[in-house]
Amino acid sequence: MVSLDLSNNPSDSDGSHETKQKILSAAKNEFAQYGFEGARMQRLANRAAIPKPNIHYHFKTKQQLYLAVLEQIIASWNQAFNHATAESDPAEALETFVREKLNQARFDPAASRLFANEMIQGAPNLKHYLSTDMRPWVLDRSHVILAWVRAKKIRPIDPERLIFLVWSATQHYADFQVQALALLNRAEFDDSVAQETADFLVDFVLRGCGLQPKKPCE
Amino acid sequence: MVSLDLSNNPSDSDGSHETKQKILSAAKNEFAQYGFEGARMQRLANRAAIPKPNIHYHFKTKQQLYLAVLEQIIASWNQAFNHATAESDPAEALETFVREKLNQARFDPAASRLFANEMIQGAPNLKHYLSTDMRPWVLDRSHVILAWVRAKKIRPIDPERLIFLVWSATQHYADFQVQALALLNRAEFDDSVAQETADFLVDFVLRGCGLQPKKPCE
DNA sequence: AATATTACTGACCATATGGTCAAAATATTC
DNA sequence: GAATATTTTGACCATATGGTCAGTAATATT
Repeated sequence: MVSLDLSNNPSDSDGSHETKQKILSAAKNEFAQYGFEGARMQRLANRAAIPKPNIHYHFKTKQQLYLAVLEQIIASWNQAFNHATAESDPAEALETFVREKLNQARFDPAASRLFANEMIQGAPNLKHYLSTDMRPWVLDRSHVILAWVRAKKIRPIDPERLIFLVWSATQHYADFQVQALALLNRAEFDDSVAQETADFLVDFVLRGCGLQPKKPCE
Repeated sequence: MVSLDLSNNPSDSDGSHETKQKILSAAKNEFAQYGFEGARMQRLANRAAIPKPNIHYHFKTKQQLYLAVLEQIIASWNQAFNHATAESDPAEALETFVREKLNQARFDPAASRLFANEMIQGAPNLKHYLSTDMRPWVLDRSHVILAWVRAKKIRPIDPERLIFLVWSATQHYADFQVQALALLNRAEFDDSVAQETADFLVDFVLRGCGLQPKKPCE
């Protein structure tokens, strides 16, 4: 999902590549808001500000476009927690994880919503990915957390449930953004909302893991 | 917006009422899975095992049916936390809240998913409800939590964020059920999964609030 | 039993939908 | 700059969609 232009390919430096990116971006938003079945190719074309047939030139079918978007999203998925090891400081690693996930929710809510839609539908396109890619990732990350437990760095805790909790609590602010803003009586997910939310979640998660919250030093 | 059967109307005791319920139930599932735009009246009719025009006899339009389902869902929403007062034991009240929300997620996942879909779309039909009904509820419940804080029954905590966290962490097991089950390598959301999840969440939430977890007494 | 009311349904309609295609525009190569 | 390959688009198509309606079946009322 990194938007760095990974195409040093000369043939991709022309307008075609730009168009493709416009389509993918519009598609992400359209699918995120309406789900696969609810998405409309015409509305998607309007979002991208191009004629509908142009979409079908770059992506044969709605399904194929959807899969392309999914792929793009999943690539950048839980990188923030990838570097934590048994030797890491749990508090630090967990804080980074929480803050990074919340940043994703804030700055790319469409990605989170699209993924949520796919899950709500029963993951018709990601069943395989869940067991083939995501489960190993979770198992691996769980081992790190369990290592922390064995080293008595954190209290005994179910590592998978901990990961789910961080996911849900952070993604909530993307998927349920209207609700959260309405109930907090805020107009937008701005810096102050983000910071308050992040601080709350970090604090809450660390406490939940039996870690002392950071105390202000001065 | 209350879903208690407001029809002591005798004419509703016949087969018509049954049909209406079949439609509402099928609609809840259809809308939950596909969202409003993705839902198909024909597929919905198949779910209810009745001819499509029969739906339109009871509900004039798709929109109207959708609203009827929404209404039914919202009525039974956060009752579990309604009875907590400033005098309640926070640990007890929070535990009840978490367990009840998780039960809803488990036994009526469609309701949770439908609501999630509506929020993801930007709450086009519930904007008003959010500010008119839900916000007052949250404010009221927040006052209770803040009273606990003032009475030093729990640590100082942002009450709204706490409520959001309970919502997201519990609803996750409805909305992302396929994901959770796949990653936990479980076939279904059975008693054991439910109990482990509930125990984890209760423990985590209580710790997050600075409360001592229950220790086994024997 | 006759009538009125309610509940249901097969056949149908206007429109929207995903997708196609041939032609036009644009870029690339020789 | 002619020839070729790539990209774009207006017009179009088969089908699916939400919804209607006239008529039938079932139920309640008289």
